[in-house]
Amino acid sequence: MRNHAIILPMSTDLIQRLRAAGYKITPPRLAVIEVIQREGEHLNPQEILEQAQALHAQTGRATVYRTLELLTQLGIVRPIYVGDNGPTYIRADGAHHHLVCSRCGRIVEFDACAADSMGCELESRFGFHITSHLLEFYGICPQCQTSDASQSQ
Amino acid sequence: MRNHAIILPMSTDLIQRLRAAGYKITPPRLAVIEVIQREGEHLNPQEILEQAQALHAQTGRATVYRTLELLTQLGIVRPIYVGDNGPTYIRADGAHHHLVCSRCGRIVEFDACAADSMGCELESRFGFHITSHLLEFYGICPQCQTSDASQSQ
DNA sequence: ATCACAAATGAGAATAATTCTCATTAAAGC
DNA sequence: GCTTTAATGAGAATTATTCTCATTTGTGAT
Ligand SMILES: [Mn+2]
Ligand SMILES: [Mn+2]
Ligand SMILES: [Zn+2]
Ligand SMILES: [Zn+2]
Repeated sequence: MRNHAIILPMSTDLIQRLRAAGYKITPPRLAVIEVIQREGEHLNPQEILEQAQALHAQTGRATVYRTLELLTQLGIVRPIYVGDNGPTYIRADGAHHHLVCSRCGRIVEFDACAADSMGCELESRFGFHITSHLLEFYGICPQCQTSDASQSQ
Repeated sequence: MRNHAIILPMSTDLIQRLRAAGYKITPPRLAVIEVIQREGEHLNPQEILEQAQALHAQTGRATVYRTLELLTQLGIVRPIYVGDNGPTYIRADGAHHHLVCSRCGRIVEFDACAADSMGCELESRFGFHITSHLLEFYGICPQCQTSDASQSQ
């Protein structure tokens, strides 16, 4: 049983953060981190499991859930919910912005965000150290506005 | 079988919206709407079922899920996720703002929000008709900053 | 390099959450 | 009141998540 060396230029600083917090650096954890670093967007636990297994075949489902919980606690990832499809995970650095149509579920992503400046004010007001945010606007998309407005879907 | 008249001063305009969209006004729907109107915050499907049954005893679980889906489509309610506790539902008018601690999960609610003004710009930029938003900041709360920062929980 | 030990893991069982099925009921329009 | 058809409730079925526990494996100390 020599093997299982994932040959990854893995983001060293995340490893440091894990180690600093007293957690062991294990192949499944490296795999999950790598998957989320790489893809970064909207992967659910099942998809993360599958992609992690591509890197470390023995990875188990429970471990993926445990790792996601851990990484969430450490503020490295964050669950994000689009539609009613259960949680997906994204990197918890930076910001994430959605325009969500209540009627059809279409999602538009956008970048610029006034919330960035709000962060500072909130830090002093509430004493939080803010590391990321999520801003979602809900409404009706252009396509749904033209189609008969009283009929859902 | 005469009965089951829920004696509610139920918000007439929501009834209109349901009817206008071609849906029937039924006791379970009235009950669910009433529950969410009344409480407004952070109720999960189970809690909504229980409170709805207090208004209309026969209300079934599946109907609650179906009604929440419908009301979400109509933009009347919206799922909101705090921590890993699964969805809860709030009214989808107005805005909702959270400060969330990545470490302990504490949530601080706040009001003032620069996002309100962003809405207008986004409406013209993307053609969305925006009805509500959710803005969540993630970070570390004051309590967790003082306690040993490297240890989770 | 070997060792000791607690932390971490994986398999599968157990549980919880959500959706589906289908026979029955009851709103809405006439 | 009658008809039509959407909506409902009970429970089964399915999915998602968590738990259990025997085994493995990082890690820090020899
Ligand atoms: Mn996105
Ligand atoms: Mn809230
Ligand atoms: Zn739409
Ligand atoms: Zn905290």
